[in-house]
Amino acid sequence: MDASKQTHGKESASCPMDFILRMLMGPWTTYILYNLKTHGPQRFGELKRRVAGISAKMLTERLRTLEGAALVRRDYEATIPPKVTYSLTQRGHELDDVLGKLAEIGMRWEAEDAALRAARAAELKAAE
Amino acid sequence: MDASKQTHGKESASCPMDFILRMLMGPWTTYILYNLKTHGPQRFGELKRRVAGISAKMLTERLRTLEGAALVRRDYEATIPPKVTYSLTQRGHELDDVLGKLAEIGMRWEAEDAALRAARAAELKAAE
DNA sequence: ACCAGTAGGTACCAATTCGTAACTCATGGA
DNA sequence: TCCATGAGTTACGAATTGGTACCTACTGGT
Repeated sequence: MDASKQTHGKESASCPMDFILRMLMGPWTTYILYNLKTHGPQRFGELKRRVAGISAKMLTERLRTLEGAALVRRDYEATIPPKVTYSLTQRGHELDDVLGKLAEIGMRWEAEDAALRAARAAELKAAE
Repeated sequence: MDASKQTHGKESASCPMDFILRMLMGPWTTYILYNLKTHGPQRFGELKRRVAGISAKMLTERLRTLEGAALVRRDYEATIPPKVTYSLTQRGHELDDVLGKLAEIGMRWEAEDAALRAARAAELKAAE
């Protein structure tokens, strides 16, 4: 998703959440941000290895988008071979809290659902 | 996006944020949640009128997904014509804080960007 | 001479997505 | 009798997406 078409085709312009969510929502995006947050600044290859399964194409595209949104900084060192290091910007870090909270809620729900499933399974076994 | 394929094709399973983000990220989703939050429980047609531009198909699909994730409750009254009312569940309301924070950050960034653009424009004018 | 690694870019290709338009069922109104 | 309403469903089709494979340039290792 290219940051230039947040308004899904038609009107309904400018829900400010929309911009952020469309940024976070892209595939792999949260993994990338999470990795940059927990493992610090990283080079392209490192990141690619850590976000298992992502293709170079996707990783580049996501990083460019994040850079365009000023969530990630790209430091290019023109050595041979070149080193490109990516890190979170201040803006990127502003999402830490929210992402943390989302992760917390997500984990809580997951646990609740698991407990519910376990309870239902036990109920079934008792009924039989 | 149908809630059954969060793991984008391959491994990289289980970032708990992922589930939530994939839920929120769907097109229109935040508009729907926002409307249900601010205008209270609503019927299908009402919601459709308010989320301007959405098609019936999309609205149904999003609502079904949200219902499946237990974020929205669907109350069907089999009158003629039928009345179907949608409302946020407790889980749906658990997102209020986070969405509020996202909206706040989004608006702040928007304002900052606008200020920056204004500053740059002024600079250009001064330089000429 | 050949291969590997770095940080990508490009072309192609299949699958998915989302919109549009038409259809449903049952009733009440002009 | 024909139309509109409410809450969808279905079929079709064009556009987007994301993966794969292959290309770059440069150098260090064997």
